[in-house]
Amino acid sequence: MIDKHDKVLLKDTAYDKIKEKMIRGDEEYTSENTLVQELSMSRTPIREALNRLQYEGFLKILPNRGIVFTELSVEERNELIDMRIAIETYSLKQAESRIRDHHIQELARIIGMQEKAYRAGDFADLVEKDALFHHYLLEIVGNSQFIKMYRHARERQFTVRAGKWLKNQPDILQTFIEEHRTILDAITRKDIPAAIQHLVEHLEKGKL
Amino acid sequence: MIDKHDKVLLKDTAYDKIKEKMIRGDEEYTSENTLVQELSMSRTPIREALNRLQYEGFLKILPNRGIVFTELSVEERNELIDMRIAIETYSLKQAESRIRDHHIQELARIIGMQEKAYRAGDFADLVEKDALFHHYLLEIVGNSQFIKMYRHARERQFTVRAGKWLKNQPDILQTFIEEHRTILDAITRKDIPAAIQHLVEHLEKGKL
DNA sequence: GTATACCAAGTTGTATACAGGTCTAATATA
DNA sequence: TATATTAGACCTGTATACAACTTGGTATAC
Repeated sequence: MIDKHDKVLLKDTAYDKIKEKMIRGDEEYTSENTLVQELSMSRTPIREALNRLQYEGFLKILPNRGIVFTELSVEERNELIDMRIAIETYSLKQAESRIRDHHIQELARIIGMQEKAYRAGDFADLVEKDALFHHYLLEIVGNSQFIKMYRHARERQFTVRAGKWLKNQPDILQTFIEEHRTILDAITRKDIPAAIQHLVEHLEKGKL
Repeated sequence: MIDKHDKVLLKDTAYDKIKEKMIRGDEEYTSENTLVQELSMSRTPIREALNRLQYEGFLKILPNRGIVFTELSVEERNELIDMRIAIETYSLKQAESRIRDHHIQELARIIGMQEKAYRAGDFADLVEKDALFHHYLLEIVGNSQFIKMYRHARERQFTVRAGKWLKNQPDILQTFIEEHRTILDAITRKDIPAAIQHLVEHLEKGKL
């Protein structure tokens, strides 16, 4: 029920396509005309997508010179992780008085899906279910600002060179599952401070 | 050193002008063509500004129907305050080991400027210096993601109906100054947990 | 050989043209 | 009179035209 008209706008498809291009990471520069040919649409929706991506920090528009995709620096990566720590721990603290059994059951179910994906060796699915765990932690309170920021941080964190980083240490994925279980255990014991502490340690591991 | 060319783009002036229009709050709806006449520029830069403002949550573009400025709801307002609590308290916690005397002196100086603005009855200046205090607290660590988010939350919080709200209870501004001093006192005593507690209580007062 | 001037290609910034959806109100029709 | 229809004004989505700026190479002057 976002809007009665679900007509897909070209600027949104352009946004997705350009982002995909960035994730593939073949190129470092591009231009509007290049994208016009690649996406088979006019400059207008492409410009609108580029503007949005610039504000979100994914690229820089150099006036009269071109477009450069901005690499995720170590500093930005660590800052985004601190952002996640700030909002995820605070949301969990706020959630303390609202946690009910069905929340715990849902979190357990998500961890179960993670394990299933791990056993199946489905890398992409595992990453997605990992995100789901953190997302659901935020859903307990449901602060939409937190959720929006989380989505952004996560996307930026994983859009660029995420694949490489994770694939270099595949075992870390199993560790993540164990850590989620540790967090959930603390929540189940109603020991929120411990859960927060585990959550911080868990997220800190993503830093470089 | 943002960019060697500081040529102001029309889309940026459009962005500022439209925001000013929102702050004045005379109208609730508008259209691209209306803005074309009011701002004396073509639709292109106006559309780019509108797109940005939409992503930032200031307005909604209804396809083929028009543009509606989105009022700041009580829920969104409270969510933004929780966002500020999350990042400001976490940043202060991180700052604990880095706080030096010159930081404390600078914070005292800012409070001094607040008092001066209060005595002078300069409303706008007082609001600006209030923002400066919180901004500087974030600057100690300097997480640019935090700062960007703080700016957004603050702007959204104060863009719509801020004037009304504050002017209805003018004494609260003096209270704010006292609370800043309380926070700074705790920091000076190196009692960061207390400072955080005071900060939370201070920000919570903004909720409705 | 070196430095300068200039030109051509490519880029984004800006303006405008056209297409198609939405709403309103006048009008035709029962 | 009530209802359906239709025409027109207005809106944004999309495409394109034009202007101004950057850059790199080439020709020219010295």
